Amino acid sequence: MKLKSEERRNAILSAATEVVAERGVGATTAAIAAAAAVGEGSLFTYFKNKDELLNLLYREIKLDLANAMMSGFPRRLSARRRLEHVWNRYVTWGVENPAQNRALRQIEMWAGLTDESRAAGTAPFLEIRQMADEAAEKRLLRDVPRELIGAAVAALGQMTMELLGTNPDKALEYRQAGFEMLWGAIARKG
Amino acid sequence: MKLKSEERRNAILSAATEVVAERGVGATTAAIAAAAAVGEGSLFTYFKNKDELLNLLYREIKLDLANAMMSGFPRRLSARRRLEHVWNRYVTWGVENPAQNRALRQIEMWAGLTDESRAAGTAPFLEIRQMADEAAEKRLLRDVPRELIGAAVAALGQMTMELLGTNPDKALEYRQAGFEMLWGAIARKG
Amino acid sequence: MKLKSEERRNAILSAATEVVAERGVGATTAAIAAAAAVGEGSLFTYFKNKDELLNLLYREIKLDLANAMMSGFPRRLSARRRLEHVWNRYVTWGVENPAQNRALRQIEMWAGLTDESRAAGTAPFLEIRQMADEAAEKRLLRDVPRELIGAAVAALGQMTMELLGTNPDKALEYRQAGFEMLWGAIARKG
Amino acid sequence: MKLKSEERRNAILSAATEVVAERGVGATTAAIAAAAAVGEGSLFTYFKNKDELLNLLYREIKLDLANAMMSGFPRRLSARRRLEHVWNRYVTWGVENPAQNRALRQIEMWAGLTDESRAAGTAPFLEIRQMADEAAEKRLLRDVPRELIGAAVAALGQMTMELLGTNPDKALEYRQAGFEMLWGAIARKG
DNA sequence: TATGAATGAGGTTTCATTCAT
DNA sequence: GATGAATGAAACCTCATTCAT
Repeated sequence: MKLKSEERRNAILSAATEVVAERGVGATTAAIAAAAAVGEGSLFTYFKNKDELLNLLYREIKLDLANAMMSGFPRRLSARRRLEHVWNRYVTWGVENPAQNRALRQIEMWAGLTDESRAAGTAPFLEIRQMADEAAEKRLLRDVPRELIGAAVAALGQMTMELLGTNPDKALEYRQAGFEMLWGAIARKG
Repeated sequence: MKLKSEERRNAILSAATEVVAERGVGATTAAIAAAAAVGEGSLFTYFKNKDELLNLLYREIKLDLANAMMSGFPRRLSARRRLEHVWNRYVTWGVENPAQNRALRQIEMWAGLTDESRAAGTAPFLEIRQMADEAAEKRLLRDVPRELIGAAVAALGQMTMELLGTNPDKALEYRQAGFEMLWGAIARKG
Repeated sequence: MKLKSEERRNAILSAATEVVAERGVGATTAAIAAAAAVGEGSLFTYFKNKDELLNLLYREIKLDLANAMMSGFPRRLSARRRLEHVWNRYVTWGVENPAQNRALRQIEMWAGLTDESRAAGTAPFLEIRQMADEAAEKRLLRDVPRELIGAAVAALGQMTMELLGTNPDKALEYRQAGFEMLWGAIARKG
Repeated sequence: MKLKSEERRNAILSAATEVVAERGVGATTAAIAAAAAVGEGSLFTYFKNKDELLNLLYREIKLDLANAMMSGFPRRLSARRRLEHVWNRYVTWGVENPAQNRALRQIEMWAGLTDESRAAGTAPFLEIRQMADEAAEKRLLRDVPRELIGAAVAALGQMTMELLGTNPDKALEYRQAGFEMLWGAIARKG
């Protein structure tokens, strides 16, 4: 009674991450199976088809990212410090997991990503969104639609990650500079 | 005769813009040809192959965007006003040309985009980059790598475009708010 | 050397007839394409998929058979003579078109044959069925459900075809003997 | 232990009967194993491969059918009564074992059925054939090749079974009518 | 030059069979 | 022996590209 091994499933997801990061969602299932050191057919014992594989990979990565961002979340500190914590975690995650980060962006643009997956991918970020809501209520943030806050974190975060990727020696400095920009962008002036 | 051909070629590029915007770079050449109301084979008399078509489409759109951003550029105004001009043009272009904007982002993530195309796509933005350099020298901007400025414009611009796309009635208001965020992000403080 | 498409389509249907007759509905599309001397992909420019090919092949053969059976139909002769005509045509068709006959029986047992196809395949035999109805009204036939008449023709016909296939020299004799059996089976006694 | 195995083997054959009756010889071994409530691999400990399974299933069903037809065979009655006995048994078997009947017809048309299996499947019907030979010698039957007799029983039997399947309330009546047709078909006139 | 039918390489997926447990 | 996960050959089908018209 050999159980479907969790390891094998993870190997496929992991391989898919690498291959999709590099070649986009057009990456072949054969390439993914090969990268996972698994038979071509095995991919389909773990995932109904390629679409499901990519949808599940998306959720998996999003969950991983949310966990990374919320780990050690300082609930008692100021809004700015809490945002900074999240920012640092986000940027660090992106630099340490470049393949996941790139794969995520590829899948996000993919036409086959279902609405359910998108919703499921957003759910784990609820607490972060609540933090933004709270800060907005305290009039710490500019008077702009809430989505803009998350979008700004994502946009400037990506930007910063790319910069860090090519200048690893200045990591901390740039990460901090990125946060200053973010704060400048979203915080109420004066 | 020459003109007729030019029209055909443009029809294909235009159709490719729409189809790629919607379905990504995986869009079939047959779908592009159909959208252009052109025979499937004709696509290959104007473009050597699909890769070339997408690479050229990328350059074309980038050029169009650069023209849109630089049109009416106020060389004599302050750095802030010039950036604001560019910002407004950028955001407006994105809202008015959603297909081009989405196609551009799809192709940017595509593994087949050549380095030459990337370089060619960056060239028309030279003047804008010079403006940033100049502003940086005047110590108007934060002391961060120059790429960050362009990246911040792109990132916050996309964010703003999306917002405008769903709230067309508040276009001017949000566009302005977006610029305040951008300025807050990149301008040297107090 | 682009052949007329109708020719090519017929070549595929014809090849499918041979290959399905020999190997059943499990025959591969590659084998059919090869037998038609056509590229593997070409099969799918003429038929959406294998299911459609088989369904259309079924209708085609049924139509051909109906035409063969009705050709020269003697509307003015007695019911017995008319049935004999149909019988002779049927048996002769089966002997002269063994591949079509076997393919037909294979497809008839196939789970993918749609109800629409079955209905469409029955339609061309309307006139024959009417002949049976008419004969039944005249009390020439046994007092049994009408379907039995058609089924008996089919069943004894197949039986006779097989016999003729292996004894071509006694063709006429056996064909006549088969009809006597059929008439003995369905005609009212006394 | 030996018994347990025998049960398993029978479960697989029984499941194969059902599944092949419904989906044809293309039915997957996985489906058969599932229907037998047996592991997918177990199928191959009882049968070398799918071909062998189907060949053995064919023989098994043929044997079962022969037994059914010969059980209670009245050796002392007239040829007509003996044939009637066989006919009744045949039709009843078909109605009571629709899956076996359908599976048999599917496998009979299958290209993988070996000549040995066909021969083995015919053997148990020897006594029935002898009965026909005997009747023919007594000039009770039409002067036609012997195979036709068996074929007529099979063909008209199938026809009758189908009719009975949809009109179970008129079972006896139709079964008798079917026999009259059969007798009319094969008996010498006058 | 414009076309779209023809093509086969290559993609996704299925499935009979093996084999480690 | 029983199991079902693992496998890859092979099936079906798509699609970029060619080429005869």
